[in-house]
Amino acid sequence: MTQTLTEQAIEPAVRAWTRLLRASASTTRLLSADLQEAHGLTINDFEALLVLSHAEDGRLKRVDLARNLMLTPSGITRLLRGLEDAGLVERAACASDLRVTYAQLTDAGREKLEAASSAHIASIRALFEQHFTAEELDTVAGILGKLPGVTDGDDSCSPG
Amino acid sequence: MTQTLTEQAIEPAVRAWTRLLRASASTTRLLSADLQEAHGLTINDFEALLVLSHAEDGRLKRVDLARNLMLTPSGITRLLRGLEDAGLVERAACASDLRVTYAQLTDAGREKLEAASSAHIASIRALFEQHFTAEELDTVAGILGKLPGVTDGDDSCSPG
DNA sequence: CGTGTACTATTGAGTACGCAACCAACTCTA
DNA sequence: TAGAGTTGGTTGCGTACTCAATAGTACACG
Repeated sequence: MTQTLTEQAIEPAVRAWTRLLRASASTTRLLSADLQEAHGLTINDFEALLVLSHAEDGRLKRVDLARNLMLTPSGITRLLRGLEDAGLVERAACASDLRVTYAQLTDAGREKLEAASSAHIASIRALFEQHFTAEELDTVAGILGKLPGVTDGDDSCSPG
Repeated sequence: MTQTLTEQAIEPAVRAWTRLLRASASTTRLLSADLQEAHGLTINDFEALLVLSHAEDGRLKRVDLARNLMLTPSGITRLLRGLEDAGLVERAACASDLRVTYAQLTDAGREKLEAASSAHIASIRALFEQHFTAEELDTVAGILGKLPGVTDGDDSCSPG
């Protein structure tokens, strides 16, 4: 007589999925306003600068940056246009393959990242460490890292 | 001489945050295409129907639905417009407060949800159970649930 | 060499969202 | 009962993204 859906217990996988969605939306909202206001950067602007700063010579093929940030190539073109206009990233050609263009972090970009980092990372820590223990942070990072593509560009900087 | 940022170890909180972002983007991308193609629903369309189906009498104040889905009121207006046009949700007035409008799941909406659920939930399970153990699912759901707003509408269906 | 296939990057069109501004209705105070 | 403040909901506008189509380049293989 009852609808199966409304009465049945929630699948663990579905619960995890909806919480992942909500958690991402919630934290993104909380963190983006400050970053935007203080430095005029979106979350993805910052992430792009951060990824580039970790890459060798501060540059990456646009297609690799796309995979890293989970954006499509067209999204990257438009994201980088803003950063290029702001002088934070510049284009660099690839001698061995004329198709590829590198996204190259400029000195200004590195400075911008340094400037924005301290406050932004402090916000991230404040939010996450307020709700999670250090162990929980590692646990959730470890688990989520198993998802396809999530650890793509983890040049993990961990000491030997 | 080196930039602190590029050389320092990654903060656990930052790592967890970026992985949360990537995980959300990755899974959303993987799950949305099928749902869109098979039933013409976006992820949030589906989530809205699902949340309403769990609510008492299949209806919720729009503002509560907004909080539940982590959308702003304006986002809800537009999301529901599509569902109303499709006949899956209808408006219902509130006798005791003329400001509020309920979002009321229709029979068609319930049927649509039933129809879309089996395939969509199977996709979710396939994706998550392929990468995670049951314990990991519970762990990650439990941890993420501590974030503000994430468990808002968990009418958790658990037997007493 | 020329031709077909795959890949990089950009563009045009469309979509989903947030923010700010707004109106209407409720509540509280007096 | 009037006025002030709060809450629910919608709209205009801007933005960040996706998808589909396109052009240029690379690299087979005949």
